[in-house]
Amino acid sequence: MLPELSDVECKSEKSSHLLSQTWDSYDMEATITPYTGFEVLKSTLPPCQVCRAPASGYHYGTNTCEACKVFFRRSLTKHTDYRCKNGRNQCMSSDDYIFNCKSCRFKKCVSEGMSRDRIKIGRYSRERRRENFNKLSEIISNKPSIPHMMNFADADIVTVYCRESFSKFTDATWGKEIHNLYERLYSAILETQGSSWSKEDFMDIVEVTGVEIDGRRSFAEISQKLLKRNIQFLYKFARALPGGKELPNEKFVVDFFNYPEYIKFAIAMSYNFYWSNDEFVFTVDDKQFLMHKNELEHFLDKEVLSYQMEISERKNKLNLTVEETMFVFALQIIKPSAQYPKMGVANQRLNLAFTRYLQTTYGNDYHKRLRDIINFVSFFNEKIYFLKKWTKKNERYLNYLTDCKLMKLFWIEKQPGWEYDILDNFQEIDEPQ
Amino acid sequence: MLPELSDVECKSEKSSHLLSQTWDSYDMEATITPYTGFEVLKSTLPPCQVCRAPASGYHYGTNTCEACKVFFRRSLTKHTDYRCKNGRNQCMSSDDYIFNCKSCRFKKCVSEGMSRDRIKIGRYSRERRRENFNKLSEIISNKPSIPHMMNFADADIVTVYCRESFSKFTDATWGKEIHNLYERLYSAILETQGSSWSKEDFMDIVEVTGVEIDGRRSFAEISQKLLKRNIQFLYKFARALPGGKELPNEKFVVDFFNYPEYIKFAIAMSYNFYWSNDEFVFTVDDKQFLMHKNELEHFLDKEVLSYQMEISERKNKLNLTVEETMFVFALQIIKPSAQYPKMGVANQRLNLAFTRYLQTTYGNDYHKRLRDIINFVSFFNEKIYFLKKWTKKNERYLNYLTDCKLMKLFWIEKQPGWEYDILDNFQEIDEPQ
DNA sequence: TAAAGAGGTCACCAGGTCAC
DNA sequence: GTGACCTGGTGACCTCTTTA
Ligand SMILES: [Zn+2]
Ligand SMILES: [Zn+2]
Ligand SMILES: [Zn+2]
Ligand SMILES: [Zn+2]
Repeated sequence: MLPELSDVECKSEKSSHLLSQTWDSYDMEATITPYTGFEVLKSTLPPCQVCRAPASGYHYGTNTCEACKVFFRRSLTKHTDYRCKNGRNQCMSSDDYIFNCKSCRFKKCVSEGMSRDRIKIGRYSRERRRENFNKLSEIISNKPSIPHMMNFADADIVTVYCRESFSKFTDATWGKEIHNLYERLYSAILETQGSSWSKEDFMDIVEVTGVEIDGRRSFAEISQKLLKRNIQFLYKFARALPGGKELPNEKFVVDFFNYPEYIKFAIAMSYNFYWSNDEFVFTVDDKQFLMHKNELEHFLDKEVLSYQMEISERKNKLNLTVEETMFVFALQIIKPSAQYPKMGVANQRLNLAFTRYLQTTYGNDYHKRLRDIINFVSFFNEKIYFLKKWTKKNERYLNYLTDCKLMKLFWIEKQPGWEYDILDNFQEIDEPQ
Repeated sequence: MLPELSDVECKSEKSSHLLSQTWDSYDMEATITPYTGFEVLKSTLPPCQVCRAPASGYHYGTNTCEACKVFFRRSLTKHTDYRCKNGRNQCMSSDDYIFNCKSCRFKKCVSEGMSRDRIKIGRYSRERRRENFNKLSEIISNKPSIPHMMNFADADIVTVYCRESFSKFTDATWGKEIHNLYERLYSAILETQGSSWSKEDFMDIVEVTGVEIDGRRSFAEISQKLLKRNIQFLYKFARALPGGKELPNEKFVVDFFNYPEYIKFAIAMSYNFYWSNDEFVFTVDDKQFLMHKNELEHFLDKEVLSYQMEISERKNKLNLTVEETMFVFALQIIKPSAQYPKMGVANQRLNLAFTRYLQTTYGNDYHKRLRDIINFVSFFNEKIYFLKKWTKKNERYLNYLTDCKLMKLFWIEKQPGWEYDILDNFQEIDEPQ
């Protein structure tokens, strides 16, 4: 079990954001003009520790903007009965530091150390001026400060821990997990070869004669067995994530299946597959399997194949690392929650770990990589969405191919009440074999 | 292996702009020559008799700070119509901030004997000097704080204070703390010499014959006794840190053990150990002990030894100072907390103190050093993580080596509910011997 | 003649005001 | 309710004067 960051705030200062928003508007030369009230721009101050706006000074023991200063004062003298808007108590941790939740803004003020007895007025001492200057130059030059670095150390451990845990999934030998996997896959594919029956033909023939004219059902069966085993592994990984034990069992299961896109994502990213001359090539463990486009087209149809091809092309172009896949998946599972504040902390740690991973891997260009990943994820989700629509449209066909209720839930758009279906059928995942 | 933080971190285009406009306008260097008044640290002065801030001198017949001095003057020349804010005339007695009630501040000034006719100008006479000295030593003997640092910057006070407190750990003579320590260590090592039984052999033999064939259990016992005593010292240090008394007891204990990595870190960094020709050399107090690689390999195994060697090599290469170890440890214990805002303030102070320490020790290049330190911390944590996995795997062996539950908690990955175990077993740490 | 404080200076902030 | 802008203190640093 990873040590917990209980009740701790990980603040990752988004310096790029900072630079663009905070300092552009400032006119350095203007600072030298003699003081006449409010014109003096305190450009030698670090930004508002509460909202990241340019600070107007040191108020109640913290560098804050005029707005946060007066907000804090009014909070002290009048309103203390704030309640968080969305109940998560995390409204301030977003990138933009814009508050629409008074409760969280006030909490942030307090946690930054604002308080009546920390008031400091009068001229700055040399010491304080130097502190400000140091802080500022750390931010401006993007040099790592100590709090950053301490968080980095934690982030590294999170990465090591998750990577180790995730490797049980990525390094699994599926042939050992599933009896006769290769043989069954191979023979199922063999049985599909040369078949040119469409979905409709297939269903009609089964309906009328009771005979399955090719191997598509065997193929669906064995591949779904594999898929299910994969989900089992991912579920275990998810549970072992920091924060993964905060939720009660049932809630966690429901959350886990709430976004099956990401399960599909993690699985899809962990297998090798590509198209080569109208031949779909995929690898399980170290075995390669081939399926021809023609058969797949009859097996499924052109629409699905085009999704498949696009995904496969973009996937191979982007070439996600194991860690990237892992973090994208983990961040989808471990999300801030109103009821379970530790989930929020865990989410921040994972976030930071991911950022740190990207930073160390891609250097200062990591934003670009992150953008590419995000684009790809949303592209992938879009395709999965269409795939779901397609499956829904072909629900009858799906029923011919599998009896497993969980798989149907997994592949078809969720209907109201799906949570109960999942829970009813979950033991298949929870208790393997 | 983890990727390490690279040196390429400065990227902002704005930096030149801002950085070039250092606060030269305030001219640090220039002030020092013509004027001696403020640079001289008045370390022989008792604190301000009105507000307890560092005094700047003897003003109007009393040792006061600059602020109280000028407040008194202005009160004389202008405002005498102060009225106590809450009518109780006791506002200065509490820790309330002094701006709250001018009336009480002025009354305090008067009651401390401030007056125009008590003005003393010019060089100190011998009596006045002695007077100050006596007052000071009285304060020192009453309070364990460091009043002679009163006029230093807060960062320095924090550093000196922590250093003094930490030295109780680093300068401890363990031979005095633990009865017959050296003898027991020495004889335990002697008993392991020449033994080539593996972990499994050892367990089997104990199991079957009840005989412990070598000294490994004695060695484990005495070294864990030492370890526990070290933890006791570190716990006391942690409690004495600024902010260390903010948390309720139980929460603090749990937080303290939440990151046993950092406890191990602090301890490991405070001992001398290295490898020399397949000989593991470690020092306790001023005594050297040797263990041969072969025996250690049987005692533990190759995996653990390789961690040990890597750690020892990098540790000795980096050569952390006592202060660095101390701050890394302290910053892990004293962390910002939304629930306890004073922890956040304490964390800021420690940060500042650490920054300041690095700056004065390594100059403007201190970021490089900081980066090295954090990379090492990450590396160390990673190894500890693997060590924990190893211990978990060899839990049965550990059970043969120690009965102490706390030690087991300390060495094995934490399981859910560990907090209760820690609390149940903590009195061993809290009440030594 | 160097050390030390009184008084001056002006950067600095809490709280108030007012237009939105 | 918010936040830009004043007003009336405040206090760090300086200059000038006094004194051991
Ligand atoms: Zn703000
Ligand atoms: Zn909120
Ligand atoms: Zn004072
Ligand atoms: Zn009063």
